[in-house]
Amino acid sequence: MHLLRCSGSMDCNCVSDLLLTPPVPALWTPGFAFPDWAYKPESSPGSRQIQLWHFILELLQKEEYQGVIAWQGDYGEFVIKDPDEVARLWGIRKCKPHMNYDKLSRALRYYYNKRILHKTKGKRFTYKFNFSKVVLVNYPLLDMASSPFLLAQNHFNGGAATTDCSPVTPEALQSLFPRLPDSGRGTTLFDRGTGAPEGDKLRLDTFPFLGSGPIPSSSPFYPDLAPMCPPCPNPFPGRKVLIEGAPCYSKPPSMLGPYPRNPAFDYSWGFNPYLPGALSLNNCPKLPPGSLYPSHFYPNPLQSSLAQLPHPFSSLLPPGDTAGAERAQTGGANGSVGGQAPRLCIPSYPGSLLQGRTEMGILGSGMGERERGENINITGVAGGGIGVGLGLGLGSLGLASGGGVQSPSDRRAGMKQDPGSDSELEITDLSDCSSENENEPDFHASQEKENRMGGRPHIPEAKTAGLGGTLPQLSSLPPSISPHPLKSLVPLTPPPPSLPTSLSPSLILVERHRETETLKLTHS
DNA sequence: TCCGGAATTT
DNA sequence: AAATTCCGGA
Repeated sequence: MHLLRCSGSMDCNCVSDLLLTPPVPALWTPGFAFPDWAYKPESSPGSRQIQLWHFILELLQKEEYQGVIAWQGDYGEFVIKDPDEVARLWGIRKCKPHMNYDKLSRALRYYYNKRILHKTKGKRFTYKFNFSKVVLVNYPLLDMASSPFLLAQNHFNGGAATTDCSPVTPEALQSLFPRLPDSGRGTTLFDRGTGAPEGDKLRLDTFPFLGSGPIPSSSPFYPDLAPMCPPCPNPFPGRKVLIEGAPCYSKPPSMLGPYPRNPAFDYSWGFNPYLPGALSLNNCPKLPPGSLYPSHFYPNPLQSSLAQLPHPFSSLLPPGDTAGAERAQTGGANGSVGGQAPRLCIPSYPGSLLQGRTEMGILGSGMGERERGENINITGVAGGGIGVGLGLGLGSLGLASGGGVQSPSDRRAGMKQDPGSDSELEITDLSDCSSENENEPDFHASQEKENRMGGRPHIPEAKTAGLGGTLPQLSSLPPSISPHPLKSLVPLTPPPPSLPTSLSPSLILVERHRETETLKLTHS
């Protein structure tokens, strides 16, 4: 069991961090944590601290926080329904008891220049991620260079990123996820019948807000740097880590990925071309006993989408791997079936509990409206099977930060305390909180308070109850949120290690080129 | 409520 | 570097 500290301070051992902070090394922690690059370099003073935008995505990804923050409106647009709560959670995560929305929002504002976020003017507490670039991550690369769809374009290299921060368009997403719900637009890459999307670029080499330029050879994006997911201990012996009753839910692609998987074959999108089941309707992988995720946690629209495609991916399954495929459909996703040692990977990172690493991220910025209509652009991925690892392991913040959500209205109705007080911060176990927390005697009290109040679940299991208990009442929540177009995208089972990496789900790709890919596989 | 400068911290 | 903290201004 990892005894982790607040991501921000070595002196802080807030239990809230337990499982929230990825153990060192941060990256490629079994199944979920963000890749290293998502954290600061080891040499950096604040290495491995979660970044706010990660955190935000994390919350957005979790249904139990719908009452606090949720996708709403345009693609990438989200509303902080309960600023104080979000700030509180952020404060917990960072062991910053005095965090408040004012401060948090300041941090968010810094993202404007980085083009990670921008403010939706006129809408209170509404921001928008600049999902204008789609980044495929953790996909064992297919031969991008030979893919007509992966036209090399280096939009960002050179630092001349456009100032246009228009968010990704539904069309762009559609180009990646044909037939995904798109708020009714209904157009898809395929619908357009052009094969190659004319819209957004797909880039693997740029993460505008992380700096531009080609992926360095040392980049964690490279699969060879992605360690296999070793068996990981259950930090909560005796505690069930299962979200029963949790509806299938997921968020924008970049932030998904439910469960522990082999980093090299992380199909958090729920789209594993190697698995026939991935292409079948109603294919909701059943999880084995002990699985972290109930089968109903995985319905995947994308699967359905793909299922509708004449994609011969299933035929790509190597002989003898039908077991693997079967595994995927019978609940062997975590390896408890099919000969693999069971893996109970507790996220070393918050999101990991529920979410595995993300293979794909829709990130980036700078693509202006005018840029739509361009080819999908995936560059910087040559070099044979590069697992572009933008693994945004978003996930179970609830595990440590308290899971459940108190209704925003509740908080605003008087539960909220003096912003300057940390008493509102709740931490499972603050006994070790030092540093700033030493001066925060209210932490314990706060925790107790939370507990008395039914508090926030600290582990997913609490979510179930939370749905009817600690979670905000629907009535207290803002108007219904339109389902995120990428909602429900969830990972499937990792493909058999024997599979060639040259044929990646990257997929998404292009039906038009499936044959080419098939050929590649055959050759490989 | 939002913005962004400035100083400071991690 | 990425916040955190503080704050004056719009």
